[in-house]
Amino acid sequence: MRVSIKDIAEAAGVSHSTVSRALSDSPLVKAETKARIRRLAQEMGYTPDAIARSLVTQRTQTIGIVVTTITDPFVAEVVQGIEDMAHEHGYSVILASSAAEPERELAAVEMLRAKRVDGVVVTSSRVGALYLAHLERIGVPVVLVNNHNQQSGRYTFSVSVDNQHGGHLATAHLIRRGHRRIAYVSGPANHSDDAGRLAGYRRALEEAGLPFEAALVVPGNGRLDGGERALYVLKDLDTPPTAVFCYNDMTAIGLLSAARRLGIQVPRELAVVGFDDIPLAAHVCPPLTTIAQPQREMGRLAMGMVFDLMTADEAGGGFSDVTVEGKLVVRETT
Amino acid sequence: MRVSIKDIAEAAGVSHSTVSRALSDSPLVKAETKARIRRLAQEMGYTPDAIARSLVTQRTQTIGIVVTTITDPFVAEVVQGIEDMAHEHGYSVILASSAAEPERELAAVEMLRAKRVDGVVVTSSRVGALYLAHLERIGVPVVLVNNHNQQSGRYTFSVSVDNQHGGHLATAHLIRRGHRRIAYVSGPANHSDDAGRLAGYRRALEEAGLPFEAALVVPGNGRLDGGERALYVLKDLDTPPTAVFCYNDMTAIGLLSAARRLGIQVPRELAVVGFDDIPLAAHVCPPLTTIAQPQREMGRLAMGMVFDLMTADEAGGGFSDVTVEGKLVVRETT
DNA sequence: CTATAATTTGCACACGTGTGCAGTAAGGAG
DNA sequence: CTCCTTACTGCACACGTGTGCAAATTATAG
Repeated sequence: MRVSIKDIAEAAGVSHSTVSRALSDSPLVKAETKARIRRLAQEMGYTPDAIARSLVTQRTQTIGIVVTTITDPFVAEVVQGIEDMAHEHGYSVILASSAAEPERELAAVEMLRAKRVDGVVVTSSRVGALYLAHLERIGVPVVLVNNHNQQSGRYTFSVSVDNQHGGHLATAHLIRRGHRRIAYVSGPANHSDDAGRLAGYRRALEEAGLPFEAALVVPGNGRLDGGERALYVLKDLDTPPTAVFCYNDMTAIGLLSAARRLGIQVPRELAVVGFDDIPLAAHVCPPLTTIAQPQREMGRLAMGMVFDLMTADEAGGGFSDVTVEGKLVVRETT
Repeated sequence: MRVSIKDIAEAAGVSHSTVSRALSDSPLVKAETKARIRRLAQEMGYTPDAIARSLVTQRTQTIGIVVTTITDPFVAEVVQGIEDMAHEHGYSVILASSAAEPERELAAVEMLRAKRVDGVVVTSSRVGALYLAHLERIGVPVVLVNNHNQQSGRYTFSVSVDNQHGGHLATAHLIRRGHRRIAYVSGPANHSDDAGRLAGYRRALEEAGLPFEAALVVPGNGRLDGGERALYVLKDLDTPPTAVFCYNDMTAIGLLSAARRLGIQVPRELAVVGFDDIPLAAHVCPPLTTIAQPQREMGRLAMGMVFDLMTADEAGGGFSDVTVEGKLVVRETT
């Protein structure tokens, strides 16, 4: 059976409040009494009850993270960054997958509210977009990662890559490589990142005096299969593109597989650029040119922002969304 | 400010115990009183306080998961399986990364104990091996995934792939393909999976009358860089192998990259087999032949076992470790 | 030795929810 | 109408920890 402060109090012949103070090193307790209680606690195998403590202190030392799925390599890197910094601050993390399903999305947010988490990080764009009001009802700092922050709340901010700049970098690189028919394979529907990347792609075309063709923008879903299907659409165009910029690395990797299956040589017949720079991007064939996001760092930035918001005063001043820039990493698909 | 049962009691003109009973649909409360209280709770935006409830019920509806790192694609799939089933049962999950560092390993286990989780799943082999006594002190069901279960506790079981069988499958496949000099690139030091896979590799060699050569067993670390380095060692042997079985897919993918860099043609000059069948295994170049583990299913099996153990009676009888078999998935690296 | 000040410890309450048991109210039978 | 039984609601306690304030103890000064 679990040992509680009461048990130690009985063994030590003092009150539970003296034990509580002794264990938290309060100056109100005599040093020798403290030492005696500490030794007893150790001998008796006492572990503080975080649940009871949370009820008293109104703090859970817990961060809630909402992801669409942890199996997305980009998300896993961001979550590892969050968890690393949470651990450094003595916090634990609750992971909730929203699976892009309304029932689970709402359940995830409501669960974090019920569990009284002290802060929330959201990497799921759907949750960031559709449940912002629910998130804010939790009443704790919320930081969105790669979500468009509608900024309706006092404690809601975001850490995002500059999607437009990244989209522009990717497309400009392809243009510099001599490409004139450049496709874009998009991400999940209504994904705020996607709109930015598309905008950057279009701006680079405009700047180069190249026409924007709607037929060259093909829907994907951010996953391997979406990239594969996109290539089948692109290759059947009257004038297929000679280059393609993909919404993310998973899309690009799926497209590379389809290219290999179709006997399309990359980059000679089709140049490919991804976005993210997940660890495997360097290990696909050919190694993928991509716009690298600092994934771990974005996780840490988001977690750091939550901690800063927790300790900020009532006014909550001095905070704003953080944008990080992607970097072009040229490998062998271009 | 958060609405509590007290607030609803005041608004409804009843005691807090009546509100508590009404919200939990107790038959002790008159139907019309229940309806009135329910409506008020809805209007007032009440969310039950899971912390207070846990203190009373001595249940947290929370599962703790200990992983080495969530960025391992295999682990991410298993965790997604766990979280999917946890959600189906109304449970949340706390994710703790042990990062193969003693300080974090102990901190992870102690944190789960303090948070009073109702069950624990461990995918980190080091934690399963080195901290089993600590895990059992939490006093809740513990299920190890791909850990050797020393079976010292009443509520500690495991869900594992049959490593020996898988190692045997992989090596036998290479032998059937005509290979006679087959290398093995191992996993992280003292990893229980590794020993099984090596044993299976050796048994297949013996059955084929092939000698075991220690020089053909090269240390890896389960990561991309370990696979890359391993190939540099293997290629410099007096008689390099014509095939290699890798501890896991990440090792194999790293090795494939090094092969490409060295101009070694796969599978013509070197056949490669991995283990796991992570989603990207089909998308590397060439697509990887591997021993597939049912990752999501293993996560669900582990989570299901925790729930079964929670509801089992005192005797805890009728449980045993679960072993699943890997399946050979032949792609283009062999 | 006594009085006052400082130090140490304990009492009681609280956090929010759940529940055993007692008390009150309502309904039914004689 | 009265008495007994059933239904409904509330009181008090509890879960484990933290803390304000009061009480007890110890130390110091005159």
